[in-house]
Amino acid sequence: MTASKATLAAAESARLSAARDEFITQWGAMGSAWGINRTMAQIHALLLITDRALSTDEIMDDLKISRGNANMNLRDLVGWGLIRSVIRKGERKEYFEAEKDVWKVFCTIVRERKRREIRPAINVLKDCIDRTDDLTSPEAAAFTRQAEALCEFMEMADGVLSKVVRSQESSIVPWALKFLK
Amino acid sequence: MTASKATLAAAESARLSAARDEFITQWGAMGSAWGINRTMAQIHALLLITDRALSTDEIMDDLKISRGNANMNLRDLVGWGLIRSVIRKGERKEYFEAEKDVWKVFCTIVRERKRREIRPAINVLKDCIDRTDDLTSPEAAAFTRQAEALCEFMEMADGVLSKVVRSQESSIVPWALKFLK
DNA sequence: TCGTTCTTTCAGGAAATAATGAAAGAAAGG
DNA sequence: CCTTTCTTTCATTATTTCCTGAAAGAACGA
Repeated sequence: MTASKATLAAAESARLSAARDEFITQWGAMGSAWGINRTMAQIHALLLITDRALSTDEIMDDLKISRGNANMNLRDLVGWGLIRSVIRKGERKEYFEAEKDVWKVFCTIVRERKRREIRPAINVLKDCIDRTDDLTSPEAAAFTRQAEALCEFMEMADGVLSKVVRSQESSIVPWALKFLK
Repeated sequence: MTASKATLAAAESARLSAARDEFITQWGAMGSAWGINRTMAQIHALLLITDRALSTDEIMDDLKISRGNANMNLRDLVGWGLIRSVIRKGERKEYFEAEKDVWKVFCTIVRERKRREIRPAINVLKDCIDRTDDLTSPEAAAFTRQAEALCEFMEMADGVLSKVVRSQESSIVPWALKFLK
């Protein structure tokens, strides 16, 4: 029954590929919805579900993308801290593997988005407030009040996220989560 | 000193405009970073910092955008529940005003993104898991394990966010926040 | 019913964003 | 050094996304 065994294995492998492709495609789409470029999200997805490090060429093959595209997005992912490069001794090629721990992945993304987007936004708000808080017209007052409310909210959110992200060390977050989940 | 009073008022008004423009521009940029189209974010910003309802034409003028663009994004914002239309009696024109309470705005955005993006993503993950959890190869196992971890995490996050968003009624969230902020 | 005012739609065009591939650049071994 | 192998860059091209403006559609009052 070697033949039927092989057939079975092929069918299983096809099902796995299909599910992996689905996952990668959808993860890419989700990336776009959150302002992350599709390819970067797809590479991340691929590495997330592969239990070994992959070379640039393997990634290019799998996702059918060009070398330049692969290289650029791999660099970005390394910059985000979501993947790391692995050098195997005796080989010149660079391999990449993703952090697999979902909680760590989450914390990394939060930390980066805080740094890249939330902090700068808070600074813009503060700047706007500085430039208008001595104005006396009602419209100016309305503007300043709203900017202050937003600013306070974002600082609060930033603080909460900092705590969450630092929670490996503390035990507060898991504990607070018990009441929230 | 009427002239210098007028000059002063003009200068103040210019400063206000500049700050408002800065705010709108940056809010738009921030929108893009989070996968929301720039114009939609800008209209939202404009309505957030204006303490009266604006007509489509006023918005077009202020942001220098076309009628079609304004109309489409206003509809989307209404769909998100971030703004509402106001009909003044005796007038045929439609006016729009934004929800100003920052916490409510946050809850609305969270609720919508949960519904539009998080829930569907969870469903995709479940589907992938269903399609592979009987496969026996090591790669299949690795895939399924990782998908399950992601799925569990997202369900947890979804649950936490639901609690947070429903917190107007409960007092758990403000209380939990005390420990997180 | 008609004219007016306002809203919606959508095909086509414009702008922004991302991808390609070829060439240049490193790194390492011989 | 020189060759080979791999990586990076970047001008060009492609794709996606967004916007415009004109035309069609409603709503309403007269």
